[in-house]
Amino acid sequence: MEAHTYERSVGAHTDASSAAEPRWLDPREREVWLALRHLLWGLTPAVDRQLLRDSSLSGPEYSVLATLSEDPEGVMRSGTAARLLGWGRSRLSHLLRRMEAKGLISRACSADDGRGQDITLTPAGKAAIVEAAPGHVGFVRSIVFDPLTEEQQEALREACERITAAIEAEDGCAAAFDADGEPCDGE
Amino acid sequence: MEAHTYERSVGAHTDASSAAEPRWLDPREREVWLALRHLLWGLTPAVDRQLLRDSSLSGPEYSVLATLSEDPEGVMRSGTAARLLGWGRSRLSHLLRRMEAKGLISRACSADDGRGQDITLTPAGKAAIVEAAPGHVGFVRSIVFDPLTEEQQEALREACERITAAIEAEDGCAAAFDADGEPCDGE
DNA sequence: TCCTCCTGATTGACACATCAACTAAACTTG
DNA sequence: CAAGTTTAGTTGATGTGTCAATCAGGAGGA
Repeated sequence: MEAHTYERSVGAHTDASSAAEPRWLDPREREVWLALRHLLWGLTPAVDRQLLRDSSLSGPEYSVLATLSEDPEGVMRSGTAARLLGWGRSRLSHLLRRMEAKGLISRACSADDGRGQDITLTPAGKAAIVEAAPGHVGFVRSIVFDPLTEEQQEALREACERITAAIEAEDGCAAAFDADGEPCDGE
Repeated sequence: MEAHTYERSVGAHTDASSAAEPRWLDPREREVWLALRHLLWGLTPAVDRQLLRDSSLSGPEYSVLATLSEDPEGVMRSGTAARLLGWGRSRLSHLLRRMEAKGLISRACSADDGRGQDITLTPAGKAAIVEAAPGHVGFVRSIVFDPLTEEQQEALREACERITAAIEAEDGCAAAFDADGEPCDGE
């Protein structure tokens, strides 16, 4: 799908248009990109659906509870959780408000730093994740690990790490150039 | 992160709890899962950000325009586009309404089937994607293809296809069992 | 024809993420 | 200590996705 827009130029920008003409994707590369995009669009929703179906816990909620349950006491600073999850503070704040309303977590001002919020796993929150975890892990195993050999799993990990590193490099670079035009590395 | 919830049981459900105890993830598997999740959470937003920054076109909008531009006339039935994209009708409908308001596409009742909608790429829509495509493809190349050898790309494709197939199998199976309890294959 | 069923698409309520302000506490520096 | 800066976190507006309900056109059967 989307042959023109990845393999060939669309319409009439063959020479005159904006940025320097990039190397379009050849058919093999296009297959790789489509397979990856299919995964990107399919996996997270599938995991979220399983959680919601079997435990009435949303994907993001599960992630928060799982992160929180890493602490032996089930207590964590909001910012720490945000960093562990790799999320923005705002996103977490909105979600925590809803979760507090549902009784899954509670919030209290931190004693040592007046700005901070201590997030605490409530008994209900603990019960929810204890109930959800087996089904979730089983699902992840059946979707991600059972279909792949150990070598394929390692190859996948390697590819993910390289791509993630490239994203972070690009992000840092974009931040450095701020609102400039061209990308920073050589194409 | 989230050690307990993937590696070991959380709290006290070591024997008595709900479903049959699954095989928890060992440390190596956990690394794979974290790397994959990092990619899932990072790649799509990165692509969307690049598009929005360089072309004032959102990721979903780009996908719709790209799909539409596959047709030589730039005309397509709404349902066909939904199927090609792998999206639900509802999602596409909401997005098309916004895109029509922006003048990127236009909608008209299909002649041969009164229920159908023919989506048409407007000149503005065509111009938008022609302008956005080079930057988008260049970004995808720098993020996904440049950091990987050809062998790694193929390994990634293979893994994506297997996982995607497993998701579809699981989905079909869940639909067959409808609102029943246990998953269908072993484990 | 009328009734039912199926399908294509839309709608509204809600969950969620992002962005840009904004508040308040804590550091820094004179 | 006072003024400016940084950091933690919240809030509101907005865009977007999901689900369930709905509407409307087409297809099949009595």
